[in-house]
Amino acid sequence: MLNLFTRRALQVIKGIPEGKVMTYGGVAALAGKPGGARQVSRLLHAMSEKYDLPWHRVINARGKISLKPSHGYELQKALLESEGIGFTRDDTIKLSIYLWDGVFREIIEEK
DNA sequence: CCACTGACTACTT
DNA sequence: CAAGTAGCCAGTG
Repeated sequence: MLNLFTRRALQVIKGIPEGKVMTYGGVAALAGKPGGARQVSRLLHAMSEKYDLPWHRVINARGKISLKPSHGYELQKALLESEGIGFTRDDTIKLSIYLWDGVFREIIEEK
C-alpha cells in the first residue's frame, strides 16, 4: 500500500485541470509535505503510467520542463501546447498565468 | 531489509 | 549567470 503523502500527491496531480500546471514543490506542499518535491518527481517517473496521471502538467519551479530533449521534453511541450498553454521565447511557461493553485486561487479570482 | 534513485529546490559560491 | 550543495524520502528491486 502506498503511504499517505503519496496517495495525496497522486490526487493532487489528477486534480490539475487542463490548461493548468503545477510545480513539483507545489504538489508536494498540497499533499502535506513542503520540500518533498523530489518525491513527486520520483512518483511521476515511476508511477505515471500505472496510475494514469496527467504527468505533463507538472513542471519545475522556474516554469520550465524538466525532462531532457529526446527524453520526453518535446512530447511534454506538445501536450501542454495542445491544452492551450503558451511558452515564452525561451520555452518557459508563465506561472503567473497557468499555475494551478487549487480551489483557493479559483475562489480568489472569481471575486 | 537495504541501497539506490530521482522529471526538485533554495541557497551559496 | 553557472556550478555546487545540502535537504528531501518513499517506491522499487
